[in-house]
Amino acid sequence: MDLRQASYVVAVVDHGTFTAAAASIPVSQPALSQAVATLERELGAELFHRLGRQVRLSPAGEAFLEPARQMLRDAEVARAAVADVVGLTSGRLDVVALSTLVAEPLVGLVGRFRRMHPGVLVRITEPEDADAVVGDVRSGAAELGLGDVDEVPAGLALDPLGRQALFAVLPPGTGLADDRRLPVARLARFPLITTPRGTSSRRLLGQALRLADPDADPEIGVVTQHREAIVPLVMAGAGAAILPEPLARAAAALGAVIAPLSPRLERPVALVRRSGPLSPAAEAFRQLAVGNPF
Amino acid sequence: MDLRQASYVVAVVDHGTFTAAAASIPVSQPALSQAVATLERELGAELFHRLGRQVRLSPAGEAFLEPARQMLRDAEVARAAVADVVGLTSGRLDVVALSTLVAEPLVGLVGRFRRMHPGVLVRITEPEDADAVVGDVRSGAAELGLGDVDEVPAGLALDPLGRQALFAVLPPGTGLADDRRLPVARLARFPLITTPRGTSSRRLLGQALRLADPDADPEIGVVTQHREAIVPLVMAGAGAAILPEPLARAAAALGAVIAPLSPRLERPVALVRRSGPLSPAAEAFRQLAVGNPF
DNA sequence: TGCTCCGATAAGCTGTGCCGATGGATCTCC
DNA sequence: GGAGATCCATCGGCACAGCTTATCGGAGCA
Repeated sequence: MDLRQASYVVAVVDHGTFTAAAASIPVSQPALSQAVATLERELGAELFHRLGRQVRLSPAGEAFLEPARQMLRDAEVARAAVADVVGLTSGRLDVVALSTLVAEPLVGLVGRFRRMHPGVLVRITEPEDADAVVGDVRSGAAELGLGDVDEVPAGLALDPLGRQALFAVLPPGTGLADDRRLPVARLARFPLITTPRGTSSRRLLGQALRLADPDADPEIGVVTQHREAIVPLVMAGAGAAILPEPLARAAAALGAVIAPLSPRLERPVALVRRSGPLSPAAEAFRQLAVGNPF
Repeated sequence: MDLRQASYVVAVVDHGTFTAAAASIPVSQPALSQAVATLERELGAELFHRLGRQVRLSPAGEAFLEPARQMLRDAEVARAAVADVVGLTSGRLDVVALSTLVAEPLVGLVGRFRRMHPGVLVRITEPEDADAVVGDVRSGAAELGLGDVDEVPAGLALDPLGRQALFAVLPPGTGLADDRRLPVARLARFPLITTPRGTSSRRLLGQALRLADPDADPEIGVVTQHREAIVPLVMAGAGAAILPEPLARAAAALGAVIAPLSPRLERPVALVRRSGPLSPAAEAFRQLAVGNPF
């Protein structure tokens, strides 16, 4: 059985004769006759009674007709469903993003994307650890990744979106020098609040401290997986943290003292994708992202 | 698009890899890859993300999957529906029968047929006139015809089922000779009750009367299309009628006087069908009918 | 009794679906 | 880290399936 054969049968029913049906498809009349005959042989039953000059649907044909119509409708549904995904009126986009990149730049991009393509569901996931952004894209768990990488293994590709400055976030009332830049060495004298090893934030912190003084032994005051606890901890005087600028500014609005570091500390922000063609939604998102650097 | 391609996609989803899917179908892995690739080109979207060694359903593939499964289910439904008709667990059989043949032999045959094949709906229709039995079979309005013909035009075929005697049916109290056979000439002296011209009964009546005396001018007392009125009319003394033996005997049970005619009058009873293969239900009915002559 | 219309059949061709073999990439296991 | 295993894509070649044109046979119609 075959969609083609089914459509031929339906056409014969709808047009009353093989000849008219063949003309409407379009296909030659012998081709149609042969296709129907082949189907009848396969099913083991005549679908039409041949009555000299006219044909008439047989009982078997009547039984066949409705499922056949349904089959053809389903084919159209399948085609349309894919077209919707291609046309971005439907579908889903999976993005894995470092949690410190969700607020900025991800939410802005997703907002614009959703306004442009309201039918496409965007699913944002968090990576297990810093390397998982790349890993999830590689494994297909997500189609796009937003991370702080500046290179990716073979098979993946990368679109740099910009660089993000990291600020020190200090308890309210902390006095700072006039130029308002905080030497890393001074930061290291605060008890520090950070996330566990393996996270991107922790890696950046370690990198900054080593840069300032490879031999220093800074005090880690609090380690927590709960990123949303970091600012409150700082506010409560538990120690200092370093956070991406957007998060730091939000903390400043709550009363925290923030400052860019000296030397300047920043990290790349890039979109990770597999090389090769992306799904339409992912490609549209990528265009949006690279067209709107921050 | 194609049922084959759809089933390939479904197999890949269900088995996780192209290779496993190919083995399960069975088809070679390159054939499966190529078929999926062709479908993807036609739909204008990747259905699977190829991630090195593994594949993963893309958003377009997810959209495609359910309609595709439905399509395959419908194909099975269509196949099964036809198989049911072939296997006589479903379907319909259209029989056109002279009304005087419905009581005997049709109802007995249909009863047995229905007990053998309870799933098959039997539809009994009445012909417009005597010729319409053949005409309805020829036109396909019915697949089988039950009539009093003994030959059919080319394209049709005939199974003789037997011969049916015609009896005179006379009002209660009518005196008959000892041998209880009624000469047609005597019948002609009764006012006669019959159906309109063109019906089989009327034709038989005329034939009988002409046989007895070509010059006679018998009186037609009542002409009615309502066959069920004939026996009551006879009972009411409106005149005499000739009826097939089974109907006549039923009338006798009500008090009518019945008698075979002299010369003996009878008509053929035959099943009319188109030449060539019949639908399974019709063929089964035919076998039943010819195997049980009366 | 031709004439026309319709479906089946015949013959030939083209496209395509399949297979086996091979290549490239990735994952795994020692 | 290297060898093997696994998986998908590509290539070359073959066979079959479906299509087309041409023709036949039968049925309805004037």
